[in-house]
Amino acid sequence: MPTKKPRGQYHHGDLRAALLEVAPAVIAERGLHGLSLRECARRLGVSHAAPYRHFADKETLLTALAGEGFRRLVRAGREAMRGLADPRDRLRAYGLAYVRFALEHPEHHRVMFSCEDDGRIAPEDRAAGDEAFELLRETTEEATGLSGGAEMPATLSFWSLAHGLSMLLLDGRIPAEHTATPEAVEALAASVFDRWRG
Amino acid sequence: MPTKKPRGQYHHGDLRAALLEVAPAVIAERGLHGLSLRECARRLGVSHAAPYRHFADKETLLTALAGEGFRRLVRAGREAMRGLADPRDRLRAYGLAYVRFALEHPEHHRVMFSCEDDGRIAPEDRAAGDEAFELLRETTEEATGLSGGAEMPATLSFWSLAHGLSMLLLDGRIPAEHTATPEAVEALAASVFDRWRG
DNA sequence: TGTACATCAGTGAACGCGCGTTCACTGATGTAC
DNA sequence: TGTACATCAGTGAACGCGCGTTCACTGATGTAC
Repeated sequence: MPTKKPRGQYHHGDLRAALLEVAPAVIAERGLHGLSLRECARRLGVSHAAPYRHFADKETLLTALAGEGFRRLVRAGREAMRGLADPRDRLRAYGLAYVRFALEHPEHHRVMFSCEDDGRIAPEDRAAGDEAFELLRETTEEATGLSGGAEMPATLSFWSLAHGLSMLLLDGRIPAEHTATPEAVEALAASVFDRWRG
Repeated sequence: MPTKKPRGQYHHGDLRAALLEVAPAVIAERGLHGLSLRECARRLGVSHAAPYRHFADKETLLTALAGEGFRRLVRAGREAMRGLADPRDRLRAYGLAYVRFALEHPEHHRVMFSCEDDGRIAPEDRAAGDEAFELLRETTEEATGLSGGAEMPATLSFWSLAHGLSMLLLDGRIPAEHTATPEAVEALAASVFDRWRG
């Protein structure tokens, strides 16, 4: 929950973090187009110029949001894979975590895959994206026994599967019977990944 | 090429079609957010109010654009499958056509999968989307021998694969070595689909 | 412990912009007789 | 073939809006001595 600036207090405390928290809520309500720094400021009870103390411009907030998303995705992926010995189980677990992440953080997911990569991304955010891919590549390498570049098509294939399912779910393209309950979604995801072989 | 209104002529001729032609060009340059009816009108040499003779509002233009995209996708899919006897070859050909369509018409693809389905879509455009899905479902049915609903997970799995690869390509997420030439992309797509089994 | 001063974070007015949409209008087109 | 009239497509001015961004400012905070 984004903290509003306490009344009568001049400084917010941690406006930067609050902006990163409130932005997804705005996106959820108004869509990615509908996100504006002014609206974020409004919701935090702060003047519309205040965000510029923490982000150079709107684009910078978006790339920071994407970076945050990738960090969370990696964390969720590692968490899901922990304790699994068979690399095939690990890969599958990553896939399921990927889809779950998209459903639980649709706004982050949208931003992660829509912001232009025009070199203005902060190094630590760039690194977060790279790490998410590297984790997938590594796991695919172990799961398939391929290496030295030969694992790439398999990696991209598995990624396509997880990414496509996530997108179709978020866009509401999957027939209702498979999205009615979290269990139904989970079952669909499992059966989708079962049709993949390294 | 969108026809500009001939100088000195009052009526455009077919402004509706011209708008559907010029809109993707605007999206290509300015992104989906950057599309505006005013800019389309400007490029067609027409007053900014003229588009309202043909589309109730901006949203209506977008859904019409999506419908047009689905019609083209279906046409490309059927074309690609024509003459192939083995349903597995047909399915694969549809997948390749799907990816090719996304790369050749990135703006249509973006609009097709981003416009809100809030009941305001014209029946013929709705039908176009349904037909694209039905064609995929049918082909998967034949390719897998599953039916009566049992083919759905397979259908959605294959769709996820094609859709995910398309999206990742459009978003520039695929490492450069696989996107350098059309042949490289085609090879990647083939190897991605090879990892799918019904 | 107290004070001077630099730095930082937020303010509010202002600029300029392009947009979606409406409206009363006018010029062009087509159709009935 | 000609004419009257309805309909259609495009015009241009106008309204109201929210936005991104800048700027000179002021209040709060922290640090050196």
